[in-house]
Amino acid sequence: MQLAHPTTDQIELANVLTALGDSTRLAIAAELARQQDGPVACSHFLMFASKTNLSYHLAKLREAGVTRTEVSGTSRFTTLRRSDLEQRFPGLLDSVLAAAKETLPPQDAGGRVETAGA
Amino acid sequence: MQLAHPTTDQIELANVLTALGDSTRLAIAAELARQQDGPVACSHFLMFASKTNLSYHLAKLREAGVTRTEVSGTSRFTTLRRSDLEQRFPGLLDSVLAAAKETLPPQDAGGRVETAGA
DNA sequence: CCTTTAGTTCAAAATTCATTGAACAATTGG
DNA sequence: CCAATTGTTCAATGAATTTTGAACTAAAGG
Repeated sequence: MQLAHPTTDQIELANVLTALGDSTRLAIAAELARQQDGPVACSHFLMFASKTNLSYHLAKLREAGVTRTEVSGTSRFTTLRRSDLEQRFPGLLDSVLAAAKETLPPQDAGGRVETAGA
Repeated sequence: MQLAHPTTDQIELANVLTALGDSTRLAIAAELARQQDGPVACSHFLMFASKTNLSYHLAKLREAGVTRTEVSGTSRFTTLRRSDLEQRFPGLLDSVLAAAKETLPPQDAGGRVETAGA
């Protein structure tokens, strides 16, 4: 059972800007970029919000067309829709992510999430 | 008596995105671009909202650092802070305005607000 | 001074958004 | 089957945001 996503031409500028205009969602997008655009499971973002709240924010990003979320077993993997956005609004996502990288402080999240080891 | 504006380095990404993520304010920004970035008096935007509401939206844009508003006599002239934004967030405003140009239809304003008569 | 012009401020109402806890669904593993 | 894992939905709540009308300020002109 797949989730609903807007097609590339259904993506609206104001929705994308509103989606990225929230600090939690901007952090999620920046983190996705840091992870080579995904795929990343929802639980990876628990450093930014509670599980319930994350569900809400990830839905906002998906409905705005910023991310794509695929169901796989009991997990959901989210990716940045970078090429779709580039096609629809050239340069927009790149400049936002570049700005976010400079703007957001390291955001160490206290708890380290990746197990660097292995 | 001048109005308060954030300095270039005080401009925050999330604020800019939130400011431009509203359709009325996006239309104002696009209209400013269409007018070679201004200066444009508030009354010029009456096609997008009521006088009172415009006061609110123009303040939002100004406080976010997207526009600069200068008082002159009984009028206030607004300009896009294009170079400041370019310096702070390279490419961002350009891509938003380019996207807005494609997204927003001519927006003839259909209903004129002022009673042209009198 | 009086009026017009241009736009603001205030308080209230209407909307929308973000956050939470409790309960729920679906997949996986023992 | 039972339990754990992953994440969702629902309803409620608190908080911002948007919108409006009425009253107001400040500059300009007659």
